[in-house]
Formats: sequence, C-alpha cells, structure tokens
Amino acid sequence: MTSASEDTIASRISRILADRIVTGQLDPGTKLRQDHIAEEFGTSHVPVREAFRRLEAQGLAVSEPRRGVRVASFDLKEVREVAQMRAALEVLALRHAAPHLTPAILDQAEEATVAGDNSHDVRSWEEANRRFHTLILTPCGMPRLLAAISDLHAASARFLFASWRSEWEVRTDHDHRAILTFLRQGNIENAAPVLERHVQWIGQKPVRNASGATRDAFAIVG
Amino acid sequence: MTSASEDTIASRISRILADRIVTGQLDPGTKLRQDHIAEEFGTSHVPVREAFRRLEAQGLAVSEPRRGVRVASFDLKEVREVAQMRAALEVLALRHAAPHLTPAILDQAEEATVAGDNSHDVRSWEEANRRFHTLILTPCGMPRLLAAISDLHAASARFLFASWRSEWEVRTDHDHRAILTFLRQGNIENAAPVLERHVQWIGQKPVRNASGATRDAFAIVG
DNA sequence: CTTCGAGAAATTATAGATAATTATTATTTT
DNA sequence: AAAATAATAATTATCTATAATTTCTCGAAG
Repeated sequence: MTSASEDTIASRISRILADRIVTGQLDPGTKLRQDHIAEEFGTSHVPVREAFRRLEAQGLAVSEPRRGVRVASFDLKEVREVAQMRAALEVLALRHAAPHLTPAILDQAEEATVAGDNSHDVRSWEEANRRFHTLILTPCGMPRLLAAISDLHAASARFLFASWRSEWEVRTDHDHRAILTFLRQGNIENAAPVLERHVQWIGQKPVRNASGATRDAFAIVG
Repeated sequence: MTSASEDTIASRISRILADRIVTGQLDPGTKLRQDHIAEEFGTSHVPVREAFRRLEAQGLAVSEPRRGVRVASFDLKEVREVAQMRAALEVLALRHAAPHLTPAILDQAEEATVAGDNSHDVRSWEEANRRFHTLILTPCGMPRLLAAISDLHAASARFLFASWRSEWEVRTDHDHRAILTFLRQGNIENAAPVLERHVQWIGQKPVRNASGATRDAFAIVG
C-alpha cells in the first residue's frame, strides 16, 4: 500500500475497513458507527458514509436506513455461492487470459505457489494464493470481470480468516501445479476444469466454540 | 416503483440517475455535477455524493478524485465482456433455479416472452425480456449472484438503448420458447446451453452518425 | 493566428451544525 | 416483581458553510 494521498479520504477509509472486515478484526454483525470511525480517522462523517456505500456494494456491510450499518453476516450457503461464482467467472477469465500468458508470468505464478506451500500462517497463504489467481487471470484484459472476481476473492478471504484465524497446516497445492503444467503446454481445455474444481473446494474444520462445543467451520481454500 | 419515502434520499437519487444513464437520457462522458443534481432534487450534495458511489459500484459512472464524476463510457469490447459474464452467471443461476421452477412460474415467463414479441418499442421489449430472465433465475435463491446479474442486465439495457433508441422491429424470440420447452421437460442440460448462447447473441445495426456517415451499433439482444 | 499563462469562476471535498429517528434507561402501574 | 410507558441519551441522516482544487476565460506575447 502506498501513501495514497492521491485518492480521497473516503476510499482510504473504505480500504482500511474492508481489510478489517476481511481479516476478521471486525466480527459479523458489528455496528459500524460513523461518528466513532470519523473520529478515529480524524475526519467528518461525510467521507465515512461514502465509504459505507462502497462496502455495501462489495457485500462486506449491510445498511438499514436510519438504523445504521453493520458488518455483513455469512453462512455456509454464502460460502458455496461465492465459490460457485468464482468458478464460473475465473474459468471465463482464464479462457481469455490463456493466449496472453507468457513464460515470465507463469514463472511468477509458480513462485506464488511455492510461497503458498511454505506459508505457516493463514494470512501469508491467502496473500500468495490470491497472487497466483490474479497473475494467471489479469491478462484477460476484461476490467469488469476482474473487478467482480476481486470482490469475490475478498469474500473468500473473509470466510477463510473467520475459520482458520490462528492455526494453519502446511500443504502442497497440487491443483496450482497441475494448472501451471497445462498452461505451459497451452492446454486450456484441461487447465480450465482443474481451476473450476479447485476454487470450489470447500475446506472443513472442527472449531471449538465459546461454550466448549465444537462446530464445523467452512471456507474456500482454493 | 413505489413512493419510496421509506428509504434514503441517496438511494432514491441513485435509482433515478441509474435509470437516466441506462435509458440514454444521459450520454456517456456527461459530467454529473453534484450541486446541480442536489438542486434538482431539492437536497444538499451529501446524499448526491453517496448516490455517486453506488453508481460507480454498478459501473454506470466513473469518478476521478477531485475532478468529478462522469457517466461511464463503453465500447464493443465491454458489450462482449458483459455478454460473456451474463452467460457464465445466468447459466449458473439457471442450474440452481431449475429444480424450484413451478408450472406457474414458467407460465409467467411465457407471458413475458409473448409481451416481448408484441413490443413495438425498445423500452417495453427490454422490460419484458428482463422479466423473462428474472423469472426463471430468481428461484435459485442466491442473492449475491442475482444482484450481480441484475447489474449486468442494467449494463445490457444501456447498450441496447444507446443503439436502438427509436426504431424497433418486432421479432419472435425462438430462444426463449426453446428454453421454456426444455425447462417444462425438466431438461436442464439442454436449456442451459441455449441460454448460454442466447445472452451472447450480439445484435448489430447500422446507425446514422451526426456527420451523416453510418457506423455499426452493437448491443446484447438476449 | 496560435500558444501560453494569470486571474476568475465553477466545482469538488471536507468540516461543523441541526433535526429526526432509534435505542436505552428509569419510573410508574398492575 | 414484571410489564408497560415516559424521559433521556445516542446515533443517523441531512443541511449549511468553508477550504482546496480544477476548469474556464480572456488577454498578452511570440
């Protein structure tokens, strides 16, 4: 992140709040009080309200008129929904990106995969995973599609951080490697289905509740 | 549209501006001046700015910090992009909606198709066409997906109105009928590919320029 | 006749203030 | 003691005002 005195206060606030929501620093249902946030950022609440509108559009916050803004809740149903939307859109993007993928890009994507495999915490794994997907999809040159995918990635990351906040077990991403191998061969017809399956792989993990009981936590781990 | 004194001024302004942009009352590139709009609606510019943020998220306006907001431009490339995104997402929605489609819903969808075939102007055709798609997709019960599709429909409508503003030739929608026939048989595997092709059918029409020359106008007509 | 630049006007972005609505607490009544 | 109601506090949504930035206009120089 740059110093960002270029863009507006509103966009800065929305970026920072989005990050807090995604990383789980702000729990679902938490009230976002404009005056408090305005005070924290040393501004008036006008740019804060503009930031709220953006968070709303991204699906990270929900607003009830005259009753304020809250951090959006989510459930297993929405995790599945986001996974399926990602599958549909990422496959589309990959088909258009494939002809423009260079060996240099694929090398960077391989580096990102290695970085992910070596990650010992969720946050760095997520960052590497997102870098992989972004690298192989960006060359599609479809800005609207990429923006939609980016919002879905944010949602995915949120599900992930909500479940795997602390523990993380190292694992090798065979899907990423298979995708890269096919792409190096220029074989999109095989790469696409792997990606489609990959992003719909929903991880499941028992999580200890506050009351001691265990429930299952779910997240997209692709 | 209801009287809508329930929701905020900002959402009312964004709805009305969105409609103007979609219907082509506001041309691409037109500056949206917050004080003028505020005066028109008898409000201050604070809710106007919030409305701008929503239009931006919908892809109907673009904002340059400290330089104002303009109606978003678009070209053939973006028409294609929106068509392909719609194809991917509507097929996904249809697959989940299909098990919940009732004969009553399919009858309503058929009515919408007939209404479209009998339309003598673009606006009523677009309304009927959107109703058809909404009817067969809504039962998927995936709110995030439906919201994304709705935004893409708005973009499609904009392309359409920009090209076919005045003239409109009556035609029979064979695709819609084929889709309905398959859905009545519970045959999703055949319905989905028809829909996928259908929404990517990009109409083309010669349009007389201001300088007398003719150029080709493009729009999604599915 | 064109190009550059200074000053003026318009416009955006933010701050501070006000009215209206909702949530909370205290109090009264049953 | 519990429930209902009134008073109070907190919060949202909006408006008016101010500062900062950009665009426009017009004149002077090349």
